[in-house]
Amino acid sequence: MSVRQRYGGLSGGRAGDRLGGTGGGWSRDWSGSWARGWAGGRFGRHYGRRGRRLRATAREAFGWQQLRPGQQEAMELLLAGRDVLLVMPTGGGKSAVYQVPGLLLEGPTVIVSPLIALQRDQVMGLLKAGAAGAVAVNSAGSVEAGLDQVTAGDAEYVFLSPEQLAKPEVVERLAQARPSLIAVDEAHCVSTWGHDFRPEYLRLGKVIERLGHPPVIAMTATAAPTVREEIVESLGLIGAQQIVRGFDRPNLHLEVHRFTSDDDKRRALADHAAGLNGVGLVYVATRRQAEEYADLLKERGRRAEAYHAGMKTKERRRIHERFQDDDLDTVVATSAFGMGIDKHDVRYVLHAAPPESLDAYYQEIGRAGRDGNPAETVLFYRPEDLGLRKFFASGRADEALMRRVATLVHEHGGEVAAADLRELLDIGTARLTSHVNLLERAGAVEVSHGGALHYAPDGPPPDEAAARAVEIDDLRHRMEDSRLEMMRGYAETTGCRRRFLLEYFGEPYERSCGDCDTCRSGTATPPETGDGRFPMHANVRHAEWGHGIVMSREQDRITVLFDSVGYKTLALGLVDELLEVV
DNA sequence: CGGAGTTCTCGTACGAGAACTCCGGTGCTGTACT
Repeated sequence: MSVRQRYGGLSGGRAGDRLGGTGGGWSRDWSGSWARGWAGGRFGRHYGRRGRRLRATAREAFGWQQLRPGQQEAMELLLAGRDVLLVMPTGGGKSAVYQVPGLLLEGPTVIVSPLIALQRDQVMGLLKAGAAGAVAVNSAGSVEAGLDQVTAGDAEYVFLSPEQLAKPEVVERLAQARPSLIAVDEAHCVSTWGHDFRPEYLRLGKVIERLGHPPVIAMTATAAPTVREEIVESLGLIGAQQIVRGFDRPNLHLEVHRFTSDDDKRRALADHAAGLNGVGLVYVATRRQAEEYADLLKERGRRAEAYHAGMKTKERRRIHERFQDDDLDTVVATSAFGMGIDKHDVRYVLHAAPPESLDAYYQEIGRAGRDGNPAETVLFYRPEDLGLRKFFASGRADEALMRRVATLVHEHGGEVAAADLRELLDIGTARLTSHVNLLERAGAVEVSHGGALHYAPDGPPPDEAAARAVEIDDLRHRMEDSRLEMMRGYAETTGCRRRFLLEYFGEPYERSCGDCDTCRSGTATPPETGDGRFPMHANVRHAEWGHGIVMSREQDRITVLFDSVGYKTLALGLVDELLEVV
């Protein structure tokens, strides 16, 4: 008996129609409505039936006695053929949301995962649960053998990196297996890595299209509204329902200590960490700092180790394990330590320097207190430390290179292999891909399913295309700069920090928490009640910056997220002539 | 962007300060070599 027979197979709206599935009349009801968005009452009619089947499968296949509200909602949407963006804290059961519908939908589930270590953990977990076959297709094993398992129907779940999915032959093989569901794990990587570090992330939209666009779920623990929008757009999600759960973590105590001298900051952090009980993390900005702070903590008698990407894989794994097993008090790490940590009793997360955005900060402090017990987060802050982040974010697209790529493809007239271009220009894959991504967005270059490039029939001339591409890149940098400014805003606010954070993530929080350092010290001013001219989330228009949305309000200022320049904090009284509600 | 380390400059014999240079995060993959 097949897995699907055991659990009573269903077909989702889209996949079912396309593959001629036998999901029943109700799935067909959806076929015409998914693209137009939410279809109201129809869903309610079938809610109970899908819900029961999902709960039964969760119980029988995985042993989960209950589904949480966000989980079940997302699963039902997927079964109904809808795309979903799920924002849910780590440990909230995001994996279950694709695993259960994956069993019920005819055809394999493709999971895009950024790290081989994560893929390995997930596969092991699934095999242990014994619900269905699972395989990771990556350079750690035989790609061929992995794909064979999928086409033979032996693997319901197949895990791949965006880099594997950038290979046309891999995508072709997957397409033959007719996947019924695609899950993009750690979907914020689309935004944080896609533009330069791992540009294959920006090509996933095309991959999804090539795989027939079955229902797609993009999952992440933390994403501000701009990031969510970017994920939806970049992946090409259609009429996506966003399910956003639980940004507020009341058990996390929020605190910032400000310094002028680096030495003072170091000492203060080391003293502070030495006096804490339980297991915790210290985040630093550089590998060298990781080593230095780890030494400082060792001198103070802590069982501390550094962790960064410059260390050997084996050593990194060992530290990860010792941390999980309570054999260490503190891991001092760069941003390399994070994804895949599944420890519930982390009691503190300290930062020796701010990360590049509040998204990253919240993701990192969110690793504390998953057990619900009180946990402490302290940012040891010097404004100068933002400089390094600015440097990391400063890598711009090269306009001269952009022009050369555009011109070469244009002059060639036909299809150009990416490999030929790389050789001709003497640049690496990542650099070429990131520039091609921009030229594609500028409407100049198109990429075929086979991976070759050709000039868009109605594309602008190469010079104009390059200029347009650079402008797109500049806009993104303006947005990134403004997000860094929001990080500064959090560190320097005299208002309630929890309120600042939650409003950044688009959650109205019309009070002060009473628990963060500013609330306790009394500097947190009571929430603005104001004259109501610029209500929360109101659409506004600025004389120079154009359209924006009100993201937060304090007594004498508001923060607006502008389409053209990102976040700007404006002093009330000074903006009256420039800003109007639209 | 800012910190750390090195070299240069001034103006007077060693030392202070200016000027210059370099460095800094995240992971996949495929290939060469042990």
